Amino acid sequence: MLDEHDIFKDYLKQYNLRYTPQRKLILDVFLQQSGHVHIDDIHIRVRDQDPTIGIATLYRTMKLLVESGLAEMHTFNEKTTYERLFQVRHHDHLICIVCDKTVEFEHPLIEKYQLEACERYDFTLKSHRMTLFGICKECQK
Amino acid sequence: MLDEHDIFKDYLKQYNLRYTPQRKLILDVFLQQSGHVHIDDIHIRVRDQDPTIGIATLYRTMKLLVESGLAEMHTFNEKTTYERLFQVRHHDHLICIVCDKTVEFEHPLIEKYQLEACERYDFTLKSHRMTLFGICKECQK
DNA sequence: CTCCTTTTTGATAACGAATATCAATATAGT
DNA sequence: ACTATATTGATATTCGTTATCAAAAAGGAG
Repeated sequence: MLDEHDIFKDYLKQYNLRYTPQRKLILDVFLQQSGHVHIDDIHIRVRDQDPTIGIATLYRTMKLLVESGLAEMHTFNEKTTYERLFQVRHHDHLICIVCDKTVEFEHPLIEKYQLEACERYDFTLKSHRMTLFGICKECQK
Repeated sequence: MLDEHDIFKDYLKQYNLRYTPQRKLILDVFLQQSGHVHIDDIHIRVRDQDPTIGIATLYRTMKLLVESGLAEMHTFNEKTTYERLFQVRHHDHLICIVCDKTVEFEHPLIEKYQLEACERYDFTLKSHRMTLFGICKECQK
């Protein structure tokens, strides 16, 4: 059974890239996080384990993770975040505009109507991004 | 009947701000555009009519247009664009990942299910952003 | 292991979009 | 016309991200 490290290794091999300790560490740290992770958070945790790792390597590796299909990049609120993405069903996001809390949800019918809209305009759907902005229960008080 | 200039004037007056020639010009240019406009495009057209206008004023004014509800800011592909937004129904976007062509569409049922999802998680929906990425008819050839 | 080639690394410079600063200018109200 | 306040344009600054580059590391071949 393939795990994320195997997928990453395969991707790297495919492009004659190397599975280095730095790349392994960054992937490890990334996988320990959940939800949407800002690169600064990853940076802090990576440096806890290896203070010599440079910020450039982190950016380069995150890019590789995106290209290999393990992570997805988002730019919701001017801050780039990365999200784990492996065998995960399509899902959308609900974001609180007050506290930035993020909830993931999915709605099969929405998917269906997205396809419908694409067909109407002769587009081949490749991916989608739906984000709902609102105020969560706690912040409404 | 209120037009955009009146709305802008009202907004400015409300905050003790002034309806200056620069602001009027930028709004004029913005309104002549259609769809999603990059700030550089607006800059070029504004400078055609008044080469003395500074970039800072342009950014400041675009921010005011957003705050006054006349424009909406998007950050689709790392490039910030502004979209005219006046008495416009909710709509979503369909973007070609090859040529960047953008199509607007709306789908009432999608809206309905968005609300549904919000209720499920005790969120009060404030706005949404749905973007479908695909390949348009021309680019499929 | 040793040699050689290619990739990777970390430090740092560079970039670019957006914002802050500030003195000079324009505006609105008296 | 006068005064107080807002606005402007030029420019410096910020900050996230990317490019550069010499040194280090990794993978093969012998």
